[in-house]
Amino acid sequence: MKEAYFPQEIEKKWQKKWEETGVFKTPEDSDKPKYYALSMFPYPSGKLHMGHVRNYTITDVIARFKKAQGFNVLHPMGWDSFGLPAENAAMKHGADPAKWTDENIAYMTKQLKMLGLSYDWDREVATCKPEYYKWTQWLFLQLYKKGLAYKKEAAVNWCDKCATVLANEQVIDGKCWRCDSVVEKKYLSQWFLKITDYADVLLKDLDKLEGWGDNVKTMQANWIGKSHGAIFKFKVKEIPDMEVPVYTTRPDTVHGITYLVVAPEYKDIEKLTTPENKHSVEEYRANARKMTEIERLSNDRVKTGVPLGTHCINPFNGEEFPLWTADYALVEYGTGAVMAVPTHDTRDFEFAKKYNLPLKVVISPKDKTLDVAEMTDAYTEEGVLINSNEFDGLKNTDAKKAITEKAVKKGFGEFKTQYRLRDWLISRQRYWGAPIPIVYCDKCGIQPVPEDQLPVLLPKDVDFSVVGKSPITTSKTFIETTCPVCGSPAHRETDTMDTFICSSWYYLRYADAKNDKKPFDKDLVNKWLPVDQYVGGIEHAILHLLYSRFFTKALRDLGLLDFDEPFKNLLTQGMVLKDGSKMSKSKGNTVDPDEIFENYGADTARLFILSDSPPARDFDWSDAGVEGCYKFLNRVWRLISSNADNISLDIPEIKAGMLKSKQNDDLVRVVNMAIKGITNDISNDFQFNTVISKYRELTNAIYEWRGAKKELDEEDKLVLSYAIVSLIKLMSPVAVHLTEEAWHELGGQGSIHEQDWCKWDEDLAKASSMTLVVQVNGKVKDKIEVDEGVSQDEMKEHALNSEKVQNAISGKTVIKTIVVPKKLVNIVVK
RNA sequence: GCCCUUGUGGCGGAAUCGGUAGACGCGUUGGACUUAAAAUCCAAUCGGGGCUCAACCUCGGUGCCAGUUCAAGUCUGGCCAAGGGCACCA
Repeated sequence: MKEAYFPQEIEKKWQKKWEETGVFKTPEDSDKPKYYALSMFPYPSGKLHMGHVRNYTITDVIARFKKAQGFNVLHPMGWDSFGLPAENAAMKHGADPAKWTDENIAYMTKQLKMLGLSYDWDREVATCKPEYYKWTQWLFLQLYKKGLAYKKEAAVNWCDKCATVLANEQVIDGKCWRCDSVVEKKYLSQWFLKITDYADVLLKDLDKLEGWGDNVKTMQANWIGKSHGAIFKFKVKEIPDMEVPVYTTRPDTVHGITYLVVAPEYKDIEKLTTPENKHSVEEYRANARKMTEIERLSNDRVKTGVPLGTHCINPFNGEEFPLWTADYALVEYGTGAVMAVPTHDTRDFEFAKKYNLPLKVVISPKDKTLDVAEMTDAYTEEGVLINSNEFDGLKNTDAKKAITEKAVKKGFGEFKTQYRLRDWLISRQRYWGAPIPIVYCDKCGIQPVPEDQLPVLLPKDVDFSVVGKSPITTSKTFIETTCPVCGSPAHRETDTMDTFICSSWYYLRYADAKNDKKPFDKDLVNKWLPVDQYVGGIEHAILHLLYSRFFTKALRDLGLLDFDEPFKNLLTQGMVLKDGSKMSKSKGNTVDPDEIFENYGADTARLFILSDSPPARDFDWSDAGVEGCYKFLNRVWRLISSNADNISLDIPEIKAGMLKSKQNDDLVRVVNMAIKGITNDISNDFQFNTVISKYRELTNAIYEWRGAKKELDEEDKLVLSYAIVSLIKLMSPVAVHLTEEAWHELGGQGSIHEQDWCKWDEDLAKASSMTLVVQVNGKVKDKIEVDEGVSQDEMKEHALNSEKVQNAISGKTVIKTIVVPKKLVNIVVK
């Protein structure tokens, strides 16, 4: 074995060898239990960044650990390869997005292989390939046939820079998630998926996801935004037969309504406006239209509105109140109209104060009476109803139900559960995506492309230089087609699908990646799924993870699979930082993985990225830290190479009491404790940082042991072999190349990555002596080495015999003595 | 405003059940080896106080304030701060 550690040399050698021997392929005919480890697949942007390195290393170590523990592990990789950057590159350089994408995939594949990741490359998928998107289109058609995909005209989010619409989930603070430009509202006819049909079950099933963090689950719950309330219908005084329904979560305050607000885009607003108010209402609406979402939603904006001139009648008490329009009412939520109770709602209060609308108290707090003239804020807490006729005296929490029941009985209201979640807008006016397989015929209307005509291929005769519209619309060969029903000339849908559709089912395809008859075989998917461990960034907490859950449930309802949640356990890894802030090109604080591979090797990169922080926390990259890990691997290497002559892989079982030397006994104990600790640390929440500190402790212990020995006898050699081989095996999921090289240099057969995980023996991990901690009044006074098996009485005796303890308790009365077996004695004195 | 997460040395972070706070590493300081450097190895490293120095002794210390307990980083209540999510959602 060479004296010096040359990572670049051994890493290349083993990567080649592993590819040749196919160690990381996942057999289908195994009788071992299955384990599916998955990283969120990357967008092929060009090069790996450190976030990728962290993500894939974490999953890789998990996969290797599970494999060593006897699982048949599925650990695949693929490419989320549709999307705008490829198209933008195409526009800029006049290149084909497919070519740009393929080149990036090739480069990044090379990098992934350099990292030594244990993927089964036979199962690789790329969402932009026809053999994949054929099935994306097929799945769309199944959803369409089930009524879960539909087209409608709606106010949608439009990003002018990307020249396409966006889903609600892709608008962050009123800006485009990709390019950060301000999003506008446009009225367009677009394709949607009916995710709202699943709102309730998506919320409810979050409870089943015990292996998900609370942060992600609450983010999803908030996004779905379920609320309970009532719909009340109000007759319009000036217009017979006309009603304005409102949704409220506070039916208990219904007797306190003093006005009603409809959104500027409310469908019946023109009818509800009197001729005298027409002008001001029109002006207000025009203004609202011009405003961007950001301006409109801004928090510190003063509320504005104008009266419509008409009035509604409160069916509970006959009171009349005016109708207004104000942009704090949202057309897309509830009914688009709000009953306003200024005394008990902060927004209504602010608005009423500004426009001098009346206030009426209907909920009274327990300890005081509210005086309208003195109120500076709405009272939104609990209380007892007043000014509410027969409901006076009821607790407001009880009144919600009672009042709604009255409305139901009298026919002017109903109970209502409302969700914040909107349907998923999936059309994109872009080229580089899966074409929506729909044809428009003048005679037959909207027609799905027959399944045997899939895939609808992306055209090649496309002009990427067009501005303001999708490049795909420049292809005549694509647009012009015939109607699948009547055969007359027709045109194709030019919108492509949101790339999040493609990524909503890729994890299913890995189970049966090469199937050309269907998206996947039901039995294979049922066998491998759900994913046992999913690892990825927190930025997908809502988007990808919610969509995938929806897809899984919808596909189950279509009978394509038998489970209802795709990801059993979810690990959201923290960001990789440099100097305390996120790595970014604009800040110039990026670290190129290629440079790290070249200077230190992949094993150092893998070790370091796992070493300093637990996976879920942010990780601060430091050059000194990399250096430290590289030094450690060198230290491990020297330990092995300098002792190679004395190490044999033929290690007889070591049993408690078998060894003559106490030093050897101690080292064996350290090894067993390391095996136990490392195994537990990986099993509990993948605490790789403490795993690595235990590698170091074990290495230090072996060095220390070796330093104390001059000549090695047979027993010493056995113990040394046991310690070093255990270290190599324990380190094999992380330092994948170094340990493989060492394994072979020591005469090992096959691959270290096919060896069973180390087992520990409780008897060997047990120390013959223990440190007895003695406290007086809870403060540590002494530590005494005692035999491991001492009785509680003996512990007490040892404690009282201590000189330090005697000093501390002299002149005082012992009240009681607490003995914690195998740990400590606490003497309480006064 | 509501919700989630996190607060421990100079830094990253350890500490199954409440039971030795600061494992392991980074950094720093000192030393060994060397003509020298690199590499490597050894030692020290929470703060205050006592002792001529050291060994040692002693007090305080896990965001803050209370509480429960023989014993609290860990449990309970109330605050504070940072990060993230949602947000005129009626």
